[in-house]
Amino acid sequence: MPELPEVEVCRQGLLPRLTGARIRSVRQRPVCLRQPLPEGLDSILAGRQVRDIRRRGKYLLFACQGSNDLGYLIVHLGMSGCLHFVAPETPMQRHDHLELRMEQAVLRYTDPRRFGLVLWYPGEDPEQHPALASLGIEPLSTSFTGAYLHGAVQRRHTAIKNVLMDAHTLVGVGNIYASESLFRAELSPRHVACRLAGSDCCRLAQAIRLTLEQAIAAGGSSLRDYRHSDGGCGHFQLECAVYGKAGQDCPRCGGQIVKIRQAGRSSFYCPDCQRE
DNA sequence: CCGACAACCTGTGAGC
DNA sequence: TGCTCACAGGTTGTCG
Repeated sequence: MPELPEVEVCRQGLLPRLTGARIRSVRQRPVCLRQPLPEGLDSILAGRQVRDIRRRGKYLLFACQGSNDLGYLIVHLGMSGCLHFVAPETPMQRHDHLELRMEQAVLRYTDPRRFGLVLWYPGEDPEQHPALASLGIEPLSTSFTGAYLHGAVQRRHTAIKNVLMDAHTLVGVGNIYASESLFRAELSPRHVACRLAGSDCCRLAQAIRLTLEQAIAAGGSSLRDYRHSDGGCGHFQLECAVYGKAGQDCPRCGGQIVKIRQAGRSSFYCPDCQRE
């Protein structure tokens, strides 16, 4: 489901209802996501107060203050994960794996494909967690510039699309926004990364930033099962320029959008105006 | 070190 | 209607 914008929109949707909320109890199912859920989340979390929700790449970090210590519930939504509020007596559904019960709200974690991840980090700095420690730069941070991208791309002999999708280089850009950003920058997804000029990298970095910012402002883009945390299926949806548009006209030059396969994933682009 | 690929799992839509 | 197949927003491990 979610790339950076969807995760960020989810975070913003959760913040007002969760900040300051005290967790009363936790229900979890003995299910294996990418890893098994941490054992005993109820005894870990009950009584803690949600102080804040941060985001690192596609991970959500819930700061949970106990009487003596701070810890972080770390959640990754994988391909199909979703956090949403439910009415208190709603029965657990087939793919509901975790429930945080607060006085004012009940939050569910649902994930049919179970590529998601839930972790507990006991400590002040969740970025020390191995799952986060090797993540690349945040594309919306001020340090993400064309010069940075140009440096990061130097010894990458693979297609630029693959580099954009590599979370050790750059977080948050998945299959949709990689295609969309490259379209905006007028660069082919097949362009060999290390052959990009500095000016290309400046345009691309800017394109990534704008694409992600617009998607966040639009409330994320919705394919199939994406839902906002309030359960609504965004009436705001970002319209993709090329993703999923094979055979249709390029909105910039009128050429035909094609679909190719890169590293096992579909890429969409316009061969007429996206330069190899 | 780097890159390509399979694997993890369920749901959905297309085609027959 | 019902079957089979390909494919879907992510990440990790393995192999060359």
